[in-house]
Amino acid sequence: MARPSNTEERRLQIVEGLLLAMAEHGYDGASIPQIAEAAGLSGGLVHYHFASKQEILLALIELLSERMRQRYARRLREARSPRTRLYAFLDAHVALGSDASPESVACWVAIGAEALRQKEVQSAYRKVTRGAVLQLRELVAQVLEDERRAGDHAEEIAAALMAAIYGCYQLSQAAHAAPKGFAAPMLRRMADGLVAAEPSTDSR
Amino acid sequence: MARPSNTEERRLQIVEGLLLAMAEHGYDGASIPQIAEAAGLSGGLVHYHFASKQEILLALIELLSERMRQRYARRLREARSPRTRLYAFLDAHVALGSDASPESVACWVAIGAEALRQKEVQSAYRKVTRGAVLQLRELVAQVLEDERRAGDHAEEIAAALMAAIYGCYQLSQAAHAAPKGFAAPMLRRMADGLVAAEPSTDSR
Amino acid sequence: MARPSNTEERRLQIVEGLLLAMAEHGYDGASIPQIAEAAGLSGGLVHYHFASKQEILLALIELLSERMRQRYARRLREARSPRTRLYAFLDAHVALGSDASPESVACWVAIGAEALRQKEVQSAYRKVTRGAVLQLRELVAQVLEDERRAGDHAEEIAAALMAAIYGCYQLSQAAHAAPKGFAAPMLRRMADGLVAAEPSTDSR
Amino acid sequence: MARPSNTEERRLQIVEGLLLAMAEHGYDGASIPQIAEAAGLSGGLVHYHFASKQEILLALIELLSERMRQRYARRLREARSPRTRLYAFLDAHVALGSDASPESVACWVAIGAEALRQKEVQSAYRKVTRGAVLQLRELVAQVLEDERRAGDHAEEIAAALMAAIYGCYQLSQAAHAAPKGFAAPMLRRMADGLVAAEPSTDSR
DNA sequence: GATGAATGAGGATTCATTCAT
DNA sequence: CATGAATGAATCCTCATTCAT
Repeated sequence: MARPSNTEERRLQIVEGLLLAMAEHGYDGASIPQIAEAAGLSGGLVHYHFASKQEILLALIELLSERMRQRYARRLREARSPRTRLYAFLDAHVALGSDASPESVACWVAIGAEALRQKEVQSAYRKVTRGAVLQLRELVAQVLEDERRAGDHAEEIAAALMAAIYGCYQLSQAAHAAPKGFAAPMLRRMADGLVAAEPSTDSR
Repeated sequence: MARPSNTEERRLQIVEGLLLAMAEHGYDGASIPQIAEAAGLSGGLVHYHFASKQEILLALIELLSERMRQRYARRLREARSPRTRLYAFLDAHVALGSDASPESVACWVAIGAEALRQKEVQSAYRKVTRGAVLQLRELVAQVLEDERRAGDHAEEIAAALMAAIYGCYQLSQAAHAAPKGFAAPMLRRMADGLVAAEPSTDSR
Repeated sequence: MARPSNTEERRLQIVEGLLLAMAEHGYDGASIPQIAEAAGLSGGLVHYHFASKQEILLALIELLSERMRQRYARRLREARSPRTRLYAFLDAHVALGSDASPESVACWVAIGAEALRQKEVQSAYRKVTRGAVLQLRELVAQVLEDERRAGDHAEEIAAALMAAIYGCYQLSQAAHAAPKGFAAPMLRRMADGLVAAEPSTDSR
Repeated sequence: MARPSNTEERRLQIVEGLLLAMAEHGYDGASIPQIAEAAGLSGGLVHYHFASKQEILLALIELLSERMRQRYARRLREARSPRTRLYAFLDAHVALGSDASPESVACWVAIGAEALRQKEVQSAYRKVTRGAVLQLRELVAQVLEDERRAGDHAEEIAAALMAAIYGCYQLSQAAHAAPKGFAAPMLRRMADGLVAAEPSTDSR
């Protein structure tokens, strides 16, 4: 008898509306009417499905994080060694290829700035970032183990690579100062270099 | 007879007001009254010295850039080799020591996000970033030359290091996901690793 | 075959939902969703049974008035003299005992304020109030007659007592400035005093 | 050098704007633009001088309370006995004469309803009401003493008279159910009756 | 130079009401 | 009957900017 719910569908529409509006105008600049228009919905409906603008942002962080997971999973399938798995992670995060999304990158930059002011956003941003660093650490640790190197610095190496990834976002989207296609190869080299700097555990 | 102008002094006060307000509330969140209060001035005066809020932001970018230059210059005096000069640059940018300024770092993150939306801001942000990359490239080139290595990738290496620097800002200020004190040593290692990956030009 | 109508039941549920929501948040503050929730129904159903929010309010006025009538009737059964009947009326209106309802009193205060702005509400509020004053006048007249006193002021005395009743609502619910349990005894004394002030009609 | 402040003047204008708008449309119905228009000011200016709508309401409560004090003071000058002083208080509160203000009375009714929902308003309303009851108690006590009657019930009598006053507001403004000019004489009779009911302390 | 009042547009959000299912 | 989505107007409030003093 009751009308079937389409909330999930609408929520996704709205979150993607924010994604588009935010990539162009930033978080504050993305007004509810703009988000609604980008989503193809009326303004009032936005607040029917979300209690506040911040809630949409939090949902967007979830969405971007989930999509990143998928990009990584897709590349992971073809990786056969610890090192190629690490490469898969780096490549997924600077996303060249058909699944690249400059809008998402721009959003992520804006979200980072928003994390400075809204503690709920900071908390979500931190959670995603830490999760990625943890994954990276494991990947780095396996490479180190595979090459019989000391694993003491896996954490710092992971953080450094994560920083480099986020920095590539800044350079490409905010500064437009990135040489074309430099990100993925440079990240691999950085990883290689940081790994190579760890001492071997081979006795003799 | 005429009252001596104090415009420069006032402008600096206002720009520093924005620095403080923006570090706490972001650019949009930093209202003119807040800026004025942080500067110890009345609201109306702000627009006497600056035509618009954006102009204050552009002046702030100048200020931060100038202060960065000074931090670098200070460290450069004690550097005796190409590599230590490179280290000086990296250290200056992740600014440990008495001249560290978390507010400035937070601002720089916010400015990066603002660069996404306002083209004048993007232009200024890009100019500063490119300038830094150019400096870095020169420093890297000298290290490569000093070690008799191929210089073809100096540009990319410089961009990668710049990205890592900006990424450290994100990790420390926005994500609070940076291991304590990891930035400076890791940046040095990255630089070392990237340099070491370049082939030697020694003939045989 | 036709489903038996449950309209009356639903209407009552909704009106009581308004009663609860309004006691807590006032008329404007009581939103349709809140009313529906307090009634245990879905929001859309409210407008199926009532054309507008105002209509619910008018029905609530009816309901409160009807319940007051019942409270009075219950007390009237045990009253054996003109004076005790008058007391029964007063007691019923400041409702001590098991049938007391602070929510209803709070609502009545809110309804009084709403009567200032919506003429339909004013009309209903006035009708109930005048009905009560008329009843009171009759009760007062009978006491006066019973005591062989002039009945010229019965109307004013009734109005004065009605005012005192409404004022007790204000003091107890809005101002929280009523000494505990003062209302009923004081109302009786007021009635006694006003009656005693009327001149005797005993000839000599 | 600085521009002289006219804040006090503007605040009064705005508060009187609320007084007018509220008398006609109630508190919720009195929108900021309406208040501004009634005050002859632009909408934005309202929030320059008051942080919120509630703050205007609290200022209005102050204003009405102060004006009531003045009305009472004016009448007190000509009162020569305890009883006439009590009458002066009652008369001032149902304000016949040139200083009568139906708008203020309507506002007071609306404020009472608002006290149900906003605790700051309740607090202010209660403070004013309790202050008035205290004054009344003192006046009643002096009449009782003057007539050598027991003073034990002064508090309750005061509360009862206060209730009657507030009830008169309801009857006249909200219910339009008050006989013309009944309030002042009836209040006096009530007071007389309540006083007369107190036992004499004359020994014999 | 400096102050603080003034403006008007635009922000997020709430809401009564309507309507498709 | 009942649900819950949808609409669009209205609300309070904030803000960059302008201006009179």
